[in-house]
Amino acid sequence: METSTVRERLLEHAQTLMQLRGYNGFSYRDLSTLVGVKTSSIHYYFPTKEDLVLEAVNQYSAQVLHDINGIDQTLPAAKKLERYGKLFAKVLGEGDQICLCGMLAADIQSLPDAVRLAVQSFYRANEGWLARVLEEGAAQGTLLMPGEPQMAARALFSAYQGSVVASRLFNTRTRVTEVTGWLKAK
Amino acid sequence: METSTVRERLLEHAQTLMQLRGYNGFSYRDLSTLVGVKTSSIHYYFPTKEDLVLEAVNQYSAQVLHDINGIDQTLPAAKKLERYGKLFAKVLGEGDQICLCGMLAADIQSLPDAVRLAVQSFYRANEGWLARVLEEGAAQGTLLMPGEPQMAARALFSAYQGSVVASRLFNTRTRVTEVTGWLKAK
DNA sequence: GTCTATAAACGGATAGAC
DNA sequence: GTCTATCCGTTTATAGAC
Repeated sequence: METSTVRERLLEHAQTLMQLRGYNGFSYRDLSTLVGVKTSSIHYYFPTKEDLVLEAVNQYSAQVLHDINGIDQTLPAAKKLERYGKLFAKVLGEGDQICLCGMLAADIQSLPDAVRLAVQSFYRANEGWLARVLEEGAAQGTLLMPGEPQMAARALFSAYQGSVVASRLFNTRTRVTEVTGWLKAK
Repeated sequence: METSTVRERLLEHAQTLMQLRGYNGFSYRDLSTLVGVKTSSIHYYFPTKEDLVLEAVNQYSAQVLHDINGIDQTLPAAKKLERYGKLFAKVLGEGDQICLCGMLAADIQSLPDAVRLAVQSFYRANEGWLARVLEEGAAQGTLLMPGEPQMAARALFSAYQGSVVASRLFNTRTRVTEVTGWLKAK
């Protein structure tokens, strides 16, 4: 049963293509083949490629942040971090995708400022969430958190982003979950 | 005084272009303009773009690993890690470049297997070096190292790679050095 | 909304003169 | 070694029919 609109499928496949190959690594033709409409029809919905990437990143960001905020707030901090790590591992898909915002951050010099702002916003939201969990975990004595929470959260988020890239590079799924394990206080 | 050969300048600029925009984000034409030779001359040295990226990554890897192995072995572990962090921060250049191997890891789905192997080799060398330093630092009580040294080293290297991407995204240089500070035992 | 047709620039790559 | 000239497919994008 195919209920989604052409517009929705375009956004979905554009997102996946960028997670696989980056902004400069896919074309309207690729998208055209996947969705089954001509490239001129894509321009009807998204006049330029920059329009397309901007909508894709905003939708992706909203979805992921919704999932993160869906993590049960009453859980102990270590458990919350575990759930977060599992969400992060899920972006790998069949093992060949990385986080869209991590990819666009790598491609940032090819992208308009509106995309930079959207990606920055995604980074800050994740770092803020992680900072609160780390602080809680430090208070509970279950998570290591040397230094300020915000600083540790930035380093930790960088580690998660780097770990999905490395996981794909080595064809393994373990590197993401290793990051979570790393923080558990001994 | 211009002593370097055309071949050397091609490799140098190709490296920088990829650190800025990635494998799919630059062309022989860009390189042609920068070096001042026609694109057909580039093909004389590097028949295909894949030949070019492979030589560039091998040269980059050798240079960086040489710098890392140049860190004084008699230094205390915490000091070694500090030096390593400074080397990593240097790849930012004018603030707009990331590690070539981090970029190619993001672009890995567009690249031939020989490049994947070269990038994997770079990752393993860095992780091995970091593992030894972390183990030494844990023994000296100056560095935090929960879990196995190799696991912690993989997570740490991911954090460094992610931190240069984030540093460029936010137009700051601090995020790389924060990673080093994070590990210092309190 | 989706198509055909086409534009105009760019992509990597090659042949052959000098 | 470097150039001119060129091939040919690709890329983003537009005009206009249906």
